[in-house]
Amino acid sequence: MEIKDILKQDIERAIQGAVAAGELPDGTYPAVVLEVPPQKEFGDFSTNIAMQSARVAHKSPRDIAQAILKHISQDHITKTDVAGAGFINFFVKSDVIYDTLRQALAAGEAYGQKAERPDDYIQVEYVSANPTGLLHVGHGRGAAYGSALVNLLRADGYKVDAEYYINDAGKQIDNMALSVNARYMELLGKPSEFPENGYHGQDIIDTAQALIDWKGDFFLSLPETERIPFFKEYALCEKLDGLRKTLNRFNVHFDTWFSERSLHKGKIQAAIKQLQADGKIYEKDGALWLKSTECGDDKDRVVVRDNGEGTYLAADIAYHRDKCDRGFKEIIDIWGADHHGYVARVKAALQLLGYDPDKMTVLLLQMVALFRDGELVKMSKRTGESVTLDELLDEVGVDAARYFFLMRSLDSQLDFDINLAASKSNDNPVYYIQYAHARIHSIFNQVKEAGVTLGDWSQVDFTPLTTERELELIKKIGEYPEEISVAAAHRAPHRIARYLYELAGLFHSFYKQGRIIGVESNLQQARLGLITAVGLVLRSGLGILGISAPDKM
RNA sequence: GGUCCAGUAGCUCAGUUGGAUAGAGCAACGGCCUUCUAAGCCGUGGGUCGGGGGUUCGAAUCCCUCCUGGAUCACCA
Repeated sequence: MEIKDILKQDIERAIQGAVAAGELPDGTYPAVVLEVPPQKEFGDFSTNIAMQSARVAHKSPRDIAQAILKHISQDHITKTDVAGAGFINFFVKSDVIYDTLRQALAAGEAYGQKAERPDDYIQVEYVSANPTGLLHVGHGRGAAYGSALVNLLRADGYKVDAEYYINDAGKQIDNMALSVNARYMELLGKPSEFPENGYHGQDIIDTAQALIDWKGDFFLSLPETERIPFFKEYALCEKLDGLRKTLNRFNVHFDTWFSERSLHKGKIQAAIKQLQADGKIYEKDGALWLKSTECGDDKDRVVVRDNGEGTYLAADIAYHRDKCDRGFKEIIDIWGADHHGYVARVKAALQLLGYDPDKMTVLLLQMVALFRDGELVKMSKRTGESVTLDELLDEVGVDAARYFFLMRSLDSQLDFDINLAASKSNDNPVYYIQYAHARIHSIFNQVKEAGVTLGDWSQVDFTPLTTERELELIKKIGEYPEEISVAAAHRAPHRIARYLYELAGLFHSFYKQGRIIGVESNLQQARLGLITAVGLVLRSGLGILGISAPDKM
């Protein structure tokens, strides 16, 4: 059991004791919340329970605090006091603190990870970029964030399914096929007309060239009605393969690749039929409209065009209906902020289908602005002139790229400074964390060479750890399990990035303060245990962020 | 005009269901390498939390309003 939970229990019992003794009135008291105070003079932990209880107890916070303290168990604390408006501060016995270190070492790599709760089954869908081109920097943020969120939720005990929705049906794929065809003709010196909404990127030319390298001008002998569908399938496979490679390289993995085409085998029709049967769809100007205004959307939306084709929304309705039927407790969609207007209509559709729209959470990532040499790098989807994720990874590396995407809250627009991310200097925060890990590993190399035998951590005496830095480090390690829970609850991987940065900072400071190897043997063992725990938390946290923990730098 | 996000130190940003004297990095300035990695450590300065009201023991955080920046308002995907 962690210190905080032990203390919480003690406080809850003290409240009960005070009530039993008639010193506090009976009632429903708020939950006890313990915090690490802003300053060490305020103790190891503090609670505002006395202030929170003022309304229930009809007493002043300070009186309540005194009543609680009169009944508090002395087993785990050395000192308490009441401060300010009614904060209760606790100074914990040091052996309780050492216990957390022992627990971390006993848990090893599993430290902070919660046991899986199969009922907390969440689906996270992210990236889902059209397979018509290359991933660019904007997708990078979604990929980094989504994958880190999946790792984080899993660490906190959720069962998670990561999904990629492949838009492999519809007009954009047709346009890609036409674009490839036009480039193919062009490269062979044949007259061609580039489609109006075609893809201008270099990668389409590369695809056409690959076809020529493979079979020369053979495809000219096919009629367009055969050639273009073939190009479509060929390009689709190639693009998907490329997406997978890039994502793999970026430490982004999916459990399910969901094809939009699978919806066109009746699922879209079924969804529309259900809505029609329930009177949620009506006809106007030759098209079918969804009554999304009934559920908070700004206007009704077309689901089937006057030419009989379904809209993108029609497929998305069927897709989300399918998700809802797959038994997830919660569905998380991660979209770019430019899609925010789309949220209301999808949620409305779910509600009209009879599902609880609150089952679905849409997380909107604000835009990424890329800077190189202090200047904004413009991105244009139309011309295909943009920095691709692969180019970014070539330039700054996977670890730095992931860290830069993850260090900010998803609500903040992200200025991505390529020069800073690429710099192997102390300006770059990702190295600060990795460096701590490398230093720890290096120490253990020396330990091995020196032939020092490491004790069984459960038997090691940690009481020689008494300096302020050492105790701070232990406490920080003790916060890790809760940090995971809080970060998961807030869907905020950047909190882990921040936590690791702080942990690394405490470690570097400790490292400089005194030696680890070569001190008196009990102290040496204790310090080796401490840095072992720091190392495993760094590894665990970097793992959640999908960043490597190097042994040397 | 509607909707979403943001506005906190010179710059980039954290800030837990509302808590104690609002934090970090960078930049600036001053120190530290004969011992485990200087990609590091130690120290100094720097604030009207966009403005104004309100809620309460207590507000950067919640409510109202105004200002500024970004995004978005298709029978496109």
